[in-house]
Amino acid sequence: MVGKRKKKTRTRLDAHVRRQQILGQAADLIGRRGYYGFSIQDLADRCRLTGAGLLYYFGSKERLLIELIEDRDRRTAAAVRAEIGLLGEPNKQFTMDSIRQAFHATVVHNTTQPESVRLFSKLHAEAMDPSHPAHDYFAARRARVIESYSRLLAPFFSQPATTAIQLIAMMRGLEDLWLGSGQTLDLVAEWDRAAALLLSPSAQKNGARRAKR
Amino acid sequence: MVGKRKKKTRTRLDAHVRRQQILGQAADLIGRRGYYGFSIQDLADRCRLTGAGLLYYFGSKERLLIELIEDRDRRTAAAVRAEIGLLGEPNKQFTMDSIRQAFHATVVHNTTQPESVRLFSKLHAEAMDPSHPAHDYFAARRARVIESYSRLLAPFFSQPATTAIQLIAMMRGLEDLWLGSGQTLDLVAEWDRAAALLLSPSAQKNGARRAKR
Amino acid sequence: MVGKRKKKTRTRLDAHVRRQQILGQAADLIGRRGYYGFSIQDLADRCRLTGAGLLYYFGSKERLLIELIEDRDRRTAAAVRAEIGLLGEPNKQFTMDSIRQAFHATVVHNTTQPESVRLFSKLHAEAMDPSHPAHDYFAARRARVIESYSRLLAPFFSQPATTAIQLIAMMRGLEDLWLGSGQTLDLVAEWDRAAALLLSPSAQKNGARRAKR
Amino acid sequence: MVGKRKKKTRTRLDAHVRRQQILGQAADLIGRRGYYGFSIQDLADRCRLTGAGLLYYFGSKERLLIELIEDRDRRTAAAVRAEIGLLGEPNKQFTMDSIRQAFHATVVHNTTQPESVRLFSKLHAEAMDPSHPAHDYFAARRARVIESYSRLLAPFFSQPATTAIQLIAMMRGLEDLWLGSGQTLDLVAEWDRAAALLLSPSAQKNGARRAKR
DNA sequence: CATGAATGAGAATTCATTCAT
DNA sequence: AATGAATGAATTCTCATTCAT
Repeated sequence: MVGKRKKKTRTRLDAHVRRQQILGQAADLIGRRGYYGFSIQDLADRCRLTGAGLLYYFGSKERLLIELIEDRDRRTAAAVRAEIGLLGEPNKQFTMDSIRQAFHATVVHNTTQPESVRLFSKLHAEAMDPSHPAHDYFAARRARVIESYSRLLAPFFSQPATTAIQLIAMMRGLEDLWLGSGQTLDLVAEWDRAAALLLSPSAQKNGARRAKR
Repeated sequence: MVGKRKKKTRTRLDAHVRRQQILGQAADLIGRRGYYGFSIQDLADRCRLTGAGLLYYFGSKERLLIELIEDRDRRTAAAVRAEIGLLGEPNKQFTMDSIRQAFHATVVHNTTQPESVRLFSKLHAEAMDPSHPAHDYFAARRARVIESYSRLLAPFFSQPATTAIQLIAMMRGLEDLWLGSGQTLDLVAEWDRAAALLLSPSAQKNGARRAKR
Repeated sequence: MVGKRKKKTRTRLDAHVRRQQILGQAADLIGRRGYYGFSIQDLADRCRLTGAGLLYYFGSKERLLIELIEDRDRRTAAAVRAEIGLLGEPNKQFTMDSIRQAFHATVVHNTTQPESVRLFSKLHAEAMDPSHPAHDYFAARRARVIESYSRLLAPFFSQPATTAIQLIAMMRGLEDLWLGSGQTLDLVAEWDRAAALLLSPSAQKNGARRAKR
Repeated sequence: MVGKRKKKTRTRLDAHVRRQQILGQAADLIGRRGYYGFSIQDLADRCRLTGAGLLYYFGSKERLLIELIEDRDRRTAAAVRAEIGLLGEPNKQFTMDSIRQAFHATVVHNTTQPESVRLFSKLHAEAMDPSHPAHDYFAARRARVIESYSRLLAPFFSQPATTAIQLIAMMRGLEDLWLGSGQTLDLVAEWDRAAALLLSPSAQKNGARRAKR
């Protein structure tokens, strides 16, 4: 028994720390390989524990995925709320400017989290299939976002749903190109230019022609 | 497996027909489950032959994927070229109108091929990872498309690359929403509205305001 | 790579032969260790193939069990029918003597198949639990046997169900003792003595006292 | 496992009470699923403690089994001795009547303890295999019971071992049918009828003909 | 052209058990 | 007295692939 000097050191971590470590690595790994493409082993290795040890925390691969998504969702929501304190809040009155700013802030924030963007992009594509464990989640999410964007834009656009769809499509599309470019593409700049067109006066309600913006 | 005797009929198909049958089913299956998510077995079952029989044609799962992509590419290129006989051809002079028409035609065509759209969408996402067998292909394709769109738009836009990126992002994004909606969304209509904004005079070269469109 | 000279010889057997080999070994192994106590590996090793190779034939552990039971049932039924050509056949008229002979023959036959007896004894006990895959099978079997014995004995006994139950209980009980003794116990002799009492005139219908038999 | 927080309440029981609780649940669980079929986890869940907590008391799965059997044995012996104060005691003189009563009492007692009957029936079957941890115990027990019954019956029967075997076989067989019927079968009645035959004058020593019973 | 038998590698998951706390 | 974190070995089963027929 020579040559392979494995670590006998049975590292024992605080439960919360471990969970966060695992979820962090999972986000990265699943973001790269997808749910079908990664294995419990791969993930466990990254966390320096055994597959069984990992399963001790999450019970099953599927539950891990669900907990990961919930965790990310919570984080993202918190981050966005913190940064702009608005987008999606039911009561507040928005102006076109605050809307622009809100989207801008979202994109800026995403820029700092390529791994999260990758995760959602990958899962979103995988989860198109009804047999995927996150299918329902993403379907609901999609509907929810379209609806909330539409409501947000309703005061300013004659076809708010269409504008909502355009913004969502553009954001998703640009993020994918950004990821594909190895984050080389200037996502924020591209977004701002695109948003300027999609939210331009010519797209807004008939009255938009007289009173600019 | 033994035990379930169903078809004794060892159907013997013409080689070319078989290949096309397999590639057709593969496009659908991989479009749904992705490369990592589908199995040779699944595919073989759909084609009513054994896994070994299937591998006789393609040698390996990876080679199957590559041949599938090449096949689809050839088809798509042919289809687009047939329909409009232009987009991407190096010499021809385009007008803004013919550009609009070309994109419109592309989208219309895609509308008739949801399964092809699904396939590329899924593979594109999966292939973001460098270890995916189609990674290089998709990276190159992305670059090629951006470049060719840029060249196409160069005469009319001051930032042709940006407009190219916007069009690509929007098309991909809308297609995903369309797929996610169960093809309920009116893809062509949404595209036309979006394209109108992205290709609007205000986006075009400075002179665009005086000279029409 | 010294020391372990495994067999590379990939033995290829005729499907039917293999199935019978596997079922034979399975009967023995499950008869010893029970369904929960044996592993696909164990069984595969005995048959000199891999676990995957074995599963190729039966698909799952549970299906293997079911096929095993069905196979054994078919065999036993055939054997019994061949040897006595009666017990259970609906039409035939039985005399007390032919009944005695039939049971005697059954026991004699079982004597030659300790491994089958062991199998059914073990499975019968395991399958008492509703969650066992053979639960329903054994419940039905028990009911069926009691019923058919009762019908058989009805002409001669005032409480045919009770006599049926006694015979079944005695046979099962003696078989267990026989197995427990390492087949040392003279099962046939013990059965004959026991049957003489259980089927004695004093147990038979009131008229039994005058007309002996 | 982490993730499902239910009971924070770390119940701390008196050691003896805990042991008895565990043994009680173990009897039931093993009676249903067998030694191979149950898991420490299952059992621990029933007792509302962790697997580790359970092993603190019994050290290993095997030791748990052994302690369970010993415990049951002690209890059963005590119960039987209490109820009839005899069967198995070396000195006392029995009459045919007291023997009949003793067996009757045993069966009646068992009727009140289906879970105990189930346990022994299941373990007895499982333990036929020499590799089972309770193999030796059950082999010895079987021998012991046969021997003690034989001694008991010797004064009255010309083949006491055969009668002992018949009684044992019948009791085991009827108990199994009783368990299999969901305790629907009237075990006591069936036993009394069967015993009447097995212990009838015609089975007894030659002298039995003149002096009945 | 295609199958049937078989494999080796790896998948997720379960299990008994250990050990520091 | 009991837990929580972790493990190593085993389990069933799936998968891509091979190869003789």
